Amino acid sequence: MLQLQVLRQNPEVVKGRLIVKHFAETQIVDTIIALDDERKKLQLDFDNNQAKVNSTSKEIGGLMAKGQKEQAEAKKQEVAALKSTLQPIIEKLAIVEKQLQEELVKLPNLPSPIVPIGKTPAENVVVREGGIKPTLPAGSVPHWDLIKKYDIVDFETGAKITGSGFALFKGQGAKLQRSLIQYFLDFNTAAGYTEYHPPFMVNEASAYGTGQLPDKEGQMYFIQEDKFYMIPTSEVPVTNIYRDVMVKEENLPIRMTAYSPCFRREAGSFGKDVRGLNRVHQFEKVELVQIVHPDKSYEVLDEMVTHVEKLLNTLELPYRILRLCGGDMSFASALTYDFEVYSAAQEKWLEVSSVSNFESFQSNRMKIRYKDSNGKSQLVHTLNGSSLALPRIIACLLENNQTPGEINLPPVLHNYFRDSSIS
RNA sequence: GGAGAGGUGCCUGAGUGGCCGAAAGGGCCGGUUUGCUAAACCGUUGUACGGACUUAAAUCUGUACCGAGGGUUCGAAUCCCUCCCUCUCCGCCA
Repeated sequence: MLQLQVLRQNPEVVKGRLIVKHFAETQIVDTIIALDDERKKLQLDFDNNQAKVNSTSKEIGGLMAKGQKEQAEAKKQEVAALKSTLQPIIEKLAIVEKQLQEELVKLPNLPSPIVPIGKTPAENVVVREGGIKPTLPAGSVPHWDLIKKYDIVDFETGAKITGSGFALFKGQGAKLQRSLIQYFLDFNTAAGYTEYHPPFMVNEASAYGTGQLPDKEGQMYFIQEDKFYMIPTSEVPVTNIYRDVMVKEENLPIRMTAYSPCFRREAGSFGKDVRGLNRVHQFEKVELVQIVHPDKSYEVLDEMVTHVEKLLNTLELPYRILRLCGGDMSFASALTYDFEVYSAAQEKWLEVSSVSNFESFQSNRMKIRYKDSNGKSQLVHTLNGSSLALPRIIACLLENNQTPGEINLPPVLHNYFRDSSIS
C-alpha cells in the first residue's frame, strides 16, 4: 500500500510512475485525495462534536454528585441532541474511510527509476548471463521422460492421490529434493540468514499484509472451516513475523530464510509451459526475507541478487538475470530481478527465483516500523527472494546433466545426496 | 471438543461506572549530586488521526485506543454479547 502522504505531496509524480507499471487508472490518485479531504473534514466535525459530548457528560457527573437532578436531566437532553447530529457524521466517516482504504489498495507499488519501460516479458532486460549451456548427447530427452526412466517423480499417482499438477516424488527423486532443501538452507544460514520453519497456513491478516489479499484470493487454497489460506510462498508467514512490530533500528537488517512447500492454484495457467515440473500446484522452495533500513534497501537488493547468483553458480547451471520491465513486475514490487536457468532439453529458460525490493509497500500495510534518531516512527523496507524454487532446478539438473546411463549431479550436492549420480 | 482462570502502557502489576491515557514498582531517557563508576534524589517517558501557530521544528489543543468487534449508559478499562489468543485440568490424537 502506498503512503497517503506521498500521494498527497506528489500526485503527478505518482501518476507518472504508475504509467510505467501499465496501471492506467491514474484518476484513482485524485479520487483518493478527494476522499482524504472529505475524511479530514468529517473527522474534524466528529472531534468537535464529540468533545462537546464529553465535556457535557462530565458536567452531568458533577451535577449528579451535588444532587442537582433537574439540571442534570437538562444536560442529558443536550447530549442526546448532540448525539443525534453526531450519528450521521459517524456513519459518513465510516463509509468514507472504507472507500479510501478500498481505493488505496488498488494502487500498485511505484516502480523504481531504473525499471525498464515495457509491457511484456519480452521487454525485460537481461542484466547478465552466467554458466555454460551444455551440449547434450544424442538421444537426450526432457525431464518428464527422465523422471519416468529413473522412476523418481510420478505425476499419475500424484493425480490419483490429489489431482493433476501434484507430483509424487519417489526414491532418488525424493532424496534429491530433500538434499537440495538442506543445501540451500545451509548456504543461506552460512551467509548470515536466520533459519525459520513457519506455519504453512496463514490467517487473513497475514495474507493481507504481504499483498495476497485483496485480489489474489483465487490463487490460494483456502480452508473454509478455519478461514486459513495455504501459503503460496513462505514470504507470507516469514514477513508477517514482524507485522505490527516496532523494530529497534540497531537490529536492522533482519535476515531470515525459510523452507516451505508452496501451494498455488495456478487458476488460468494452461498450455505447454505447464508440462512436467515446469508448473505444479505444490512445490518446495527456500526463501530469503530481509527487513532493512530504508536507506539500505537497494544495496541489500544487489547483495541478495549476488547471493542467489553464487548459489546458482555452485549448482553449475546456466542462468541469466533479468531486470523486469514495468508491465511484468508484481503488484507490490518496486524493483524485481528474475533468475532463469536454461533447460537444455526443452531449450527454454525457466524462472527459478525472483528477488524484489518492496520498499515500504508491505511495511506500510503491516506497520513494520523503527524509531529514527529523532524518535519518529519510520517504515522499514522489506525484500525477498527465492533461493531457490526446487522443481525447475530439478528439471534442469536432470536435463542438463543427463548421460545415456545416468544423471550426474554437481559436486556441491554429492555430500548432501550421498552419491554423485542418479541411475 | 468440554470445564475453569486470564488478556491493562517497554516490563511487573493495581484499577468493578465519572476525579483513569490509566496507581505503584522496575526499566529507559534527561538532570542534580559525585575524582570515575555505582548509589541517591528530581523530572520525563505510548500510538494513530485531526486542528491552531510556524518557513520548519518545537509547542499548544481535540478525538480515538486498556486483546478484536458490537451493545447498554448522559458517561465504559470497568457492565452485557460475539470472536480471537494464553494458561490449567479433562477428552481425543501424530
